[in-house]
Amino acid sequence: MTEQQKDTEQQILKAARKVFIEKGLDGARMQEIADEAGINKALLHYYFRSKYKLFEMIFQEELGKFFPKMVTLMSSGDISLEDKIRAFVSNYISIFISNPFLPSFIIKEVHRDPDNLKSFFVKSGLDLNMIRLVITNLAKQLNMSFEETRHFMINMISLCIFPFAGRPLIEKILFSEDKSEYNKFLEERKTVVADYIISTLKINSK
Amino acid sequence: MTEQQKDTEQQILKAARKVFIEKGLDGARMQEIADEAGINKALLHYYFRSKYKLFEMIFQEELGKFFPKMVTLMSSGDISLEDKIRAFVSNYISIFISNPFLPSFIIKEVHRDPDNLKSFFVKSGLDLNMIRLVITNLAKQLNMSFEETRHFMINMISLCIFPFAGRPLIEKILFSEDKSEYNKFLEERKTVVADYIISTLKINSK
DNA sequence: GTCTATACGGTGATAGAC
DNA sequence: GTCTATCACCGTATAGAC
Repeated sequence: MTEQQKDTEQQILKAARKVFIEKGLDGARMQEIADEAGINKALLHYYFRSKYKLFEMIFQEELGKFFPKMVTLMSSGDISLEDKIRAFVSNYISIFISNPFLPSFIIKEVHRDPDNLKSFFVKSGLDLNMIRLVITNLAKQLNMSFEETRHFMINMISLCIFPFAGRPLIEKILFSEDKSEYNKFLEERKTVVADYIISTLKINSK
Repeated sequence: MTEQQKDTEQQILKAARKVFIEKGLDGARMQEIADEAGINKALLHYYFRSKYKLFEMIFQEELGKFFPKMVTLMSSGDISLEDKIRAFVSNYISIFISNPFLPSFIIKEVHRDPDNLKSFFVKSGLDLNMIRLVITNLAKQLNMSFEETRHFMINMISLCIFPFAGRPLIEKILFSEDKSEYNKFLEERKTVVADYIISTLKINSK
């Protein structure tokens, strides 16, 4: 592959990423992606046979970013549970601060075609058995049932993701016009959410 | 308006609701709505001039369902805060159990066109000043700042909504194939989330 | 009010020149 | 590898008969 090929391909992927994430599969237009990449529509089809094939690339990529690295984070044994939670929440929120539209994009596309999901999991390197093992181990550590621990994990993830997924609503209802106020709020949540989660554990352990 | 007119109009709205909520504005097809309503495309335009006008009706309606009735719930003074929280969470989750795709629909459409949101708020009867007043009052009661109370409210809402918005993902990763398992999980959350929220308050009040 | 037929623009995809 | 031109189709919207 020549330098130029690689360049154009990357240029297309970058443009497609931007447009697909903002508009979704249904709302995106090949023309807009071409414009964004500074090329013409025909070239898109030359590199990626179809709109859907191009979309698949992007979706696969973004799904990989979306999955929390909980397996690595929650299973390393040399730090305290409290520190694990703080690290998890902080890192996860950081990913969304860098990719603000990732949550809404994933939610949108996952609802558009729920049946095809599992094939994407495999390619994303998501190991379902490993995840369940992590939860089982966490359950022992917390002296909770598997089901309770599952609620616990989903609570933590909900608190990280929803402020991004629902941003347009929340921001217009509860914040001022100044965008930086919401960004500050999101930054705060790295500690707020962790504190929140940890406080519920302290209650339970009493 | 005759009985028949009313009937057809309602039939169209019902069909449009189903299709738009599932597919979104971009993914929905007028033909599919017509089929669902048992009529033809032309009649859709006879009743509602355009696809977008029909969509607006549905979006407006659904946005109204989506807004938590927190103003009424959180401001009535004759029950304890703990009971208010339990009632809020339980009612809010019940709405989503009855309308499982409401969260993903709202998130999708709100990201598609964030700028137009405020005009919909007014028509939904959403009173921004009243909401802020409720939070201010709650802040006093909890001995917290406005900003902390805002986090608190958003936490509570996140925990209610995300399991619906992210259902296809969560279900495939952490649950069995049996759909009823997830429904049971959602039902459980009426108490789990309330307990969770209330437990953090007890910590803070010590 | 409801239908069939059709206009009209847009969109993904391809052919073919360079 | 990249472009222009064009195709074939689909989707919204309208015209006109009943």
